[in-house]
Amino acid sequence: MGPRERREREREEIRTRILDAARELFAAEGVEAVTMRRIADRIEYSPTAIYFHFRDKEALLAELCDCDFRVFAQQFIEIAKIPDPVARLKAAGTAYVNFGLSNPSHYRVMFMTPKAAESKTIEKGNPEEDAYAFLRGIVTELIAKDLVSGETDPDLVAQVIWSAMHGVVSLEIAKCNDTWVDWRPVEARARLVVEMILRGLLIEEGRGQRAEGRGPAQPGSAAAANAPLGPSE
Amino acid sequence: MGPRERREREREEIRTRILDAARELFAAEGVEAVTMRRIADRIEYSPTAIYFHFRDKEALLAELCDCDFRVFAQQFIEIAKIPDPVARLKAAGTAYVNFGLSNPSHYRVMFMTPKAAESKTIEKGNPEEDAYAFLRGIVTELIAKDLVSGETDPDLVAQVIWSAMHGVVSLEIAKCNDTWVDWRPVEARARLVVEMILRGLLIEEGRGQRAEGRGPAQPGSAAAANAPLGPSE
DNA sequence: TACTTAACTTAACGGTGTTAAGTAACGGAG
DNA sequence: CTCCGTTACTTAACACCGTTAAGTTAAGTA
Repeated sequence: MGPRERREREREEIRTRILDAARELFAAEGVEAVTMRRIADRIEYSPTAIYFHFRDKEALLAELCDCDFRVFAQQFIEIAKIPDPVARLKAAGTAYVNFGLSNPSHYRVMFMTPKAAESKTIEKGNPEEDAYAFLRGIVTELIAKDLVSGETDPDLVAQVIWSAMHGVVSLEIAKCNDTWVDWRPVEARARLVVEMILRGLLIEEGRGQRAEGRGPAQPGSAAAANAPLGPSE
Repeated sequence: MGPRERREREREEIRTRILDAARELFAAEGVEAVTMRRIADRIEYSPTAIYFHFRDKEALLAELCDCDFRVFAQQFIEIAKIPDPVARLKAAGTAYVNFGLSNPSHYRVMFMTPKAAESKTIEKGNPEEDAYAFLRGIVTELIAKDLVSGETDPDLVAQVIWSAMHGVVSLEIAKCNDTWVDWRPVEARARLVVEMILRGLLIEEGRGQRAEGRGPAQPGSAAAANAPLGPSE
């Protein structure tokens, strides 16, 4: 390896140093605290140096979010092993909500603000990186196994499920300090939204005993699926 | 009436001129286009003049949103007349979604960004102004009439319903220009989310014929409730 | 007529993202 | 080794932002 590779490696190194600095500000003080100048301060560079490594601020933030969402999406590899698609869906939903609540800044720029340039680094359609593709896959399986009542369009169903989960997460992020509403714990809201959507979605069988997903897990439902909220281990 | 009232009236007049200018920019070019300087340009004042009428930019936007949300909430007076609580819930949901989609800028600052100072001009708890109170009222009635399966906490249920609707609206606002996902029409998503949530929420009766709310209105269900999307007349 | 005050304007401050121009160090070619 | 171009930066500046301080003008009051 000549100095050619070394340069490239150093370049990559400073790139991640910038991303790390941005992430710290991101996590500690929110998106609005992330300014080019403050990032530069942290790595002891001049603000303009960043532009040599990133086209502009938006690209920087997008890459940061992409990168972190990617490591989140690796959970899907484990979740994909859950045999029962319903349990798998619940696990994926729980993981998604957890990501949003533990990374509100990422979530805000990714899903709560317009623009959001198309990601280049995430492989679209690959269920191990593309969360939507993963969800859509589960829904497709549910439909194929005739578990879904009525709807046959996997995209429509996936988008509806996503919307519901997104509603819980984004409302929590935007309104967690709001005192207008007497908020119930976000875990309870998340749980009930999943429960309602699934009851509305799935073919009813063994209905009558309500509140499925609250008692002990039924056969065919992996334990992880009902975990209240927390890394799906 | 002496010049005392005239001054006050003139003051109110310029206040609404400012709000109108802000609203135009808001609607035409989005929140980020609304700057104090551009508002000032429109009304041919200096930027600092605005500060004589509004504490700061945030207060100005908050008042604008409050004001417009209030006129939206007047629809509740009509909707409240729908006797069947389920139909009333659907009508309220439709109206809410319509508001968000036709006023994305308002919606963004009200429900998609943190901070959002507590509103002073909307009477909290008054169902004719406070949309959450209106929703909560419907849910309370549903629970009282034993139409809800399982849950007994009106706040929790109201928040879950709100979350689901909010998810559809906010995802549409944030991602309407996204090409990653093969989006289904927002009307379809909104309709299905309502359908699923209600099926999950309500005591099942006459289940089996699925896709309730798609066919002609059942008895007890006001026509407005199933209107696809559009002013609930 | 003199004074007060409301309603503005101009100028400026400190901040932002971003660009232009300059500089120092390094790697390869003659 | 020298020359040269590219790479990786820095400093200075631009255009914008929200906001404040200070000055100006007109109207109302005593």
